[in-house]
Amino acid sequence: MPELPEVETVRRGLAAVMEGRPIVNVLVRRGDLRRPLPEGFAAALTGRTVIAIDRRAKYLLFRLDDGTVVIAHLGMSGSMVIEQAVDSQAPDAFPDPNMAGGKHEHIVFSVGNGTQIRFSDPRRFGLMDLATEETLADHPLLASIGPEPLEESFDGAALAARLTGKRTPIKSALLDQRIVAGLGNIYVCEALFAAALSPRRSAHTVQGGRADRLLRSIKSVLLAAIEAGGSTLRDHVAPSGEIGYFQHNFQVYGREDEPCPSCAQPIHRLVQAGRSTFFCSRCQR
DNA sequence: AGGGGGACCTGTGCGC
DNA sequence: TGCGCACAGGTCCCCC
Repeated sequence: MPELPEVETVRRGLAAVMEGRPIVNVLVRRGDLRRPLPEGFAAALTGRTVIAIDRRAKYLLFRLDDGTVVIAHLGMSGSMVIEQAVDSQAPDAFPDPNMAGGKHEHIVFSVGNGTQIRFSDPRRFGLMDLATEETLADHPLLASIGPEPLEESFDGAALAARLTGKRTPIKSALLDQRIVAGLGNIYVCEALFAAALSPRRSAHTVQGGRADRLLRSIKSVLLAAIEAGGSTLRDHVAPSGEIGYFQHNFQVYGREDEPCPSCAQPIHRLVQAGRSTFFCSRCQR
């Protein structure tokens, strides 16, 4: 589900209810996510206050008042559900697992004002881990991630430099988090369409004006998606329960055989590195 | 060394 | 209605 715009939407929703508040309880229903929750996860969080919630690539970073940092990834199907506790006297009260929607809510955080934040992840490709402010930058999950695409300093020249010598298709290069952070299958397809670049083009040929164009397309697609509250496919919702609506603005993603919004030729689908790519073979070169 | 393929999981939708 | 298959927003490990 979540690419950079969705994770950013989740971050904003969580920040509004968690920042400045103590975590009074952490209930782990299932700790066997993509990797097992670290030893002592719940104990490390309980009683700590959330100072800030940040985002790096598709990771959420919960900064706690003792220097602990919780690293969380939503995987393909993860989401955060915010709800007022049914009974504020029993902050670890958990909804009946047999109730609809509760089955995949693996971790429940209760914060000081009686609000529950529940991590739901049907496929369990998500993960959570612990670091400290000192070790965060060197954490294996974060150490080799490339620049944030929305950083002011990330310009066409910086993108071009990171694509130099790459023989892989530009589609695959943009999915590689070491080259640029936060992009996923949807927004890569959309950005390549906006830049009129073929997903099959060898990455090293994206230099100069092409790199400038691609860089501008990446930024504008991401910013528009964040503005729209992300994209809601299937059941993904922002923590507030509101759905994002950027999916209505997809130009090519998921639109195989539909007319290209620019030239009306049918949109093609192909598979690259095991992932579907949607593009217009006439507009994108 | 870098890149592609499979693995990790569960749910859903479609064709037969 | 039921079954089996294809496919899904991500990442990691292994092998060439």
